[in-house]
Amino acid sequence: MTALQMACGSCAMHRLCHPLTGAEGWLDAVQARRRLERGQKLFRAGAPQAAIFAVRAGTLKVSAPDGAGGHFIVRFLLPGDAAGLDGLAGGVHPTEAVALEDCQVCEIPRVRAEILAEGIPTVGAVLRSLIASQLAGSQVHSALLARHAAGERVARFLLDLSRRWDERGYSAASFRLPMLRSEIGEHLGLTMESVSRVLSDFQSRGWIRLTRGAIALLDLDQLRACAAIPLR
Amino acid sequence: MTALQMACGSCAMHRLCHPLTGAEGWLDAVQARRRLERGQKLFRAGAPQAAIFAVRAGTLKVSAPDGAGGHFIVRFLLPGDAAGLDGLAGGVHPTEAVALEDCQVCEIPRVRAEILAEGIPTVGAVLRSLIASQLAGSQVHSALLARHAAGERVARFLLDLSRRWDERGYSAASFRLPMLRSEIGEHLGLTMESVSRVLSDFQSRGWIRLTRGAIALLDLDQLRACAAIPLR
DNA sequence: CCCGTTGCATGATTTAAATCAAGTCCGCCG
DNA sequence: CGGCGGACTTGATTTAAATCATGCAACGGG
Repeated sequence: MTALQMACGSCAMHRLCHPLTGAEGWLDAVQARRRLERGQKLFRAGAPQAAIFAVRAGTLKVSAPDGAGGHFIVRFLLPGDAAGLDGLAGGVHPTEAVALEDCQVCEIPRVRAEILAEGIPTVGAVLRSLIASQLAGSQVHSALLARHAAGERVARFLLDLSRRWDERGYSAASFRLPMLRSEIGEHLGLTMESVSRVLSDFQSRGWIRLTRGAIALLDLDQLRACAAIPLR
Repeated sequence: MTALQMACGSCAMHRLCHPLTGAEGWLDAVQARRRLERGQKLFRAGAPQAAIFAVRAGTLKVSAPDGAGGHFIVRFLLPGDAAGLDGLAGGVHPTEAVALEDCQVCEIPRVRAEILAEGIPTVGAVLRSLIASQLAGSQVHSALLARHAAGERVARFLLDLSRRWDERGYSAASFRLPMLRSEIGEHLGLTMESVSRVLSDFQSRGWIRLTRGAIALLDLDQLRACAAIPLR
């Protein structure tokens, strides 16, 4: 396991796995810790939803197939992120999750989560909060796709990653980009070429520095200014 | 009240208001039925989330302000739809809801919903399911915005409304369009002009018939074919 | 170590939709 | 009834991003 590992304390599901402070009996909410190799699927679109997941180490992409071989990438997962919650409506995963690198993932069977939610009110509240949080995030992303230019989309994407790494205690200014340019494009509604052009432009302005598989944000203020300016 | 009214039986929140079949005691989950005039706000973006809502009659738009006077319209609400769930993460509404016409809306205070969820397991499950359903829907909408052309967006929008009216027992082929062209555009990431051109084009092909404030879908198959074809 | 593949960058051209600009239709109110 | 304003349509032009095309650089397997 070379990927950064997340402490349970800063995991999105922490209050779900450990609902009763100090009570060790609930640690077994997590039935298994799965290891995934790069490219392996954590769950498949259309498959019955057997569990919800928390990323312990590594990064993944969550994507929705468009029925014609293409994929829209709904979000990227960092350590501590929850996954598979969008299947809680119909019992079937509408999306799939694929490891961008070697990963370690905690798995809470759906049934176990439901039993916990019935027994412990805070668990139900945490679950609702997690799903609602992803809903709010998805709505913001829709707004980004509907109304904002390429430069702004890329700037917000970088700042979003920066903030999330920061929240996890890692550098907000310098992090790996484990996804391909084409995958950034599939997330932002742009082509690979457009993503590449915008990144090159940012670099030529001195706002970022690109190295293989990683990025340094050199001027957060300029990026924020770029990201904040609406189209009209 | 001129707008069509929804029977509680086909409301998204039915199993939340009436969790125990035959037990009348839970009917008071709904604390109030509010009336809204066209243009009135049901809740405001940034306001503390005091309640969740179910539309009983009329239609509304749910929109996210973009910080520069513009709005992205997240979804339109029909009778029986739930609203305000995206505030369950942070306790603050990230979006606002505005009546497109005179409306009647059921209101369940947040605290009451939480008490019910604690007391009755199915209520918690219904709540999770409602939020997860909106999450899945929002993700699909993101994919639409990211990857699909104007004609396809409009076709899907019309078919989505058609399906939803159908589910409610009304005509799938003919319904009112209470929102402005510009509002359809704000929902689909298009300008008013583009929406108008696409609708005119559909009409000239004989796929739809537009009348003031309403639409008839004349060729669902052609619309479906248009909506299903991905960009690549 | 070389070569083929894969990911990325960048230039030229095309295109879909935005923008700019009239003009029409209708409901409303004086 | 008649003029006004808001909603919508339609046309001309511009523009941002897609598409098409090419080249480069790093990596990995033989």
